Amino acid sequence: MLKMMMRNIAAASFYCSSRRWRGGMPCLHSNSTFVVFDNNYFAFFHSQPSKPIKSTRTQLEQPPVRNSPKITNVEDAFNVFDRMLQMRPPPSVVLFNQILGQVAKLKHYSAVISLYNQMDVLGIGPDVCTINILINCYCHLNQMGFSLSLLGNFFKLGLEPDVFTFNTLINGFLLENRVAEAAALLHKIMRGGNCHPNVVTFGILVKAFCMKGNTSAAIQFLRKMEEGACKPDLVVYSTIIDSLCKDTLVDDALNLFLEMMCKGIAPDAITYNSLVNGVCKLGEWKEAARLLNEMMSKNIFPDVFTFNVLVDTLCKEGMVVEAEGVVGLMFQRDIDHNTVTYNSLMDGYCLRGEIGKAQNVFELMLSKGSMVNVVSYNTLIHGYCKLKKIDEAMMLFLDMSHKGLVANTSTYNTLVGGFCKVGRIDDAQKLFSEMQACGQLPDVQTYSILLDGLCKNRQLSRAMQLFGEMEAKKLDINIVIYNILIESLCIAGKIESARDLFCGLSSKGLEPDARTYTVMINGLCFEGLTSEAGNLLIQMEEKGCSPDG
DNA sequence: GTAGGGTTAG
Repeated sequence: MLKMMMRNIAAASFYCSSRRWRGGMPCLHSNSTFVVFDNNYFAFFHSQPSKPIKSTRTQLEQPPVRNSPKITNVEDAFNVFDRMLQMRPPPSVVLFNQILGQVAKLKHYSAVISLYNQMDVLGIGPDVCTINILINCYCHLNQMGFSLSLLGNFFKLGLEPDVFTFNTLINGFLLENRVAEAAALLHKIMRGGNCHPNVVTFGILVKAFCMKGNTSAAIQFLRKMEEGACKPDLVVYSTIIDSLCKDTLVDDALNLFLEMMCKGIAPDAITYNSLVNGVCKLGEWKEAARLLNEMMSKNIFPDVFTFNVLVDTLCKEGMVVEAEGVVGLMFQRDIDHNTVTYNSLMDGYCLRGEIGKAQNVFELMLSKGSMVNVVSYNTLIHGYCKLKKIDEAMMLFLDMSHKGLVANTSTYNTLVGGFCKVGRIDDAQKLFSEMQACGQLPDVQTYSILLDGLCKNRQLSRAMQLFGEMEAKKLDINIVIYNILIESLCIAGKIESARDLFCGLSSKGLEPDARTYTVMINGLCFEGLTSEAGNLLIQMEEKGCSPDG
C-alpha cells in the first residue's frame, strides 16, 4: 500500500513540475522516482540551487496586477512603497491598497500598519478598502481595541463601513473568543438594513462553531443555510469537512464531501487536503491513495500542504526513510516546500532518537535564512530533552532569543519536562517561575509536567503545594492531574489520601479514566487490599471504562 | 485593491 502511495506521490510531483498533464496517471516508473537518500541525503540537499520560499501556486493563481509589482517579501514592499510615496502626483489609493493587501497576505501585519503610517504622514487619504485592510491587521495582531477605534475614521472621512468591515470585525471578535460582541455586531448589521450578512459572514460563524469543538452545531447551521437564500459555498463545506476529520469522523466527512459534490460544488486542493490528513491520521493509507488519485483525476494537483501532510504522517508512523523519499521528490521535482516540511522531518528524526540528523536539518534551515521558527526550536529542544540532553536543549533556548524568536508556553513545557526527566527539579521550578516573569502563562499541561516531575522525584509535599496553587488559581484541573497525584500517593503508601482523592472526583465533575483505575487498583493490591481492588475492576467495567492489558 | 476553509512542536 505504501509503495502504491509513493507511486501516486511521484505522479503528483510529476504533474506539479510539468504542469502539462491533461488527465490520467502520468506514466513514470516507480523505481525511477522513489528517492531515498539516507546518508547522502544532505549532500543532495546542499547541491540544489536555492529557490524562493514563495509558493509557485500563489504566483499562478494571482496574476500580477498591472502597475503593481508582485510582492514576495516585506523588503520589496517597503522599496516599492518608498518609490510610490516619492511620485508626484502620488498614485491612486488603489495602488497603495494593492501593496498593503499583498503584505497582509504575507501575514506581516505590523509592516502593513507602518506602511500605512507613511502614507498618512504624506497626507495620502485612505478609502474604505484601506481602512478594512488595517482593521484586519489589528484583528490578527489581537488588538481589537485598535480595530474598533479605526471605525471612527469612516465617519471622520464621510465613508460608510461595508460588509468587509463587519465580517473582519466579527472574525476578530471570534478569534478572541468574544462571542457576545460578535453576535451583537451581527445583529447590528442585520438591523441596519444598509449592509447584509453574506456567505462569508456565515462562513466565519461556521468556523467559530468548529473552533469551539461543536461541529454538530456547525452542521445544524449548514442545514439552515441550505434552506435559506444564502447557500453555503465551498469554504463553508470545507470548514465542516475539516472539522469532522479533526474529530476523526472521517466517514461523516466523506459523506458530506459527496453531498457537496452532488450539489454541484466542486472541491479544491484544500478540501482534499483535509480529507487526506484525516485518513492519514487514522492510518488509512489505502483511502489516502484513493483520494490522491481522485484529486489528480480532477486536475487538482497536490500542493505543499498535501506533501507536508504525507511527510508528517510518515514521520509520525516511524517511516522516516519514506518521508525522506517524499521530501527528496519535492526537491527533485522542484515542488514548493517550507518550514513545516523541515519541522516534520526533524520531528521524525527526533522520535527515533536520531538527533544528529535532526540537527542537520535544523542547520540546513538556518543556512536558508528566514526558515527557522519557534516550532523548529521547540521540535529540536524536544528531541534533545527526550535524550536527556538538557544542556544542549538550554543552549538552543538561549539561541532562540538571539534570533529574535520568543519562546512560548510549549517551549517552556518541553524544557521544564526536560529538567524533571534528569532529576533537576530545582531548575525545573526555576524555569517555571522564569516563564511567568517573561509573560508566558503556564497552562494545565505545564502544571501537570511539573507536578509529575515533583512526584517522580519524591517531592510529594511540594507537589501538593503546587496542586493547591492550581486550585487557588481556579485552573481547569483535569483527570491527568489527579492521576499523577493518586499514583504518587499510592507509591508513598498513603492509600487513604489516594482513596479520598479518587472518591472526590465525581464531586469535581470528573470521571476516572482507565489510568485512574489502574493506578488505584495497583495501589490497593500493593497494600494487600485485593478485594477492594477487585471491586474497583468490576466498577470500572460497569461504568463502560474498558480495562486494558 | 479589502473579509471566511487545509499542514508542523510540548
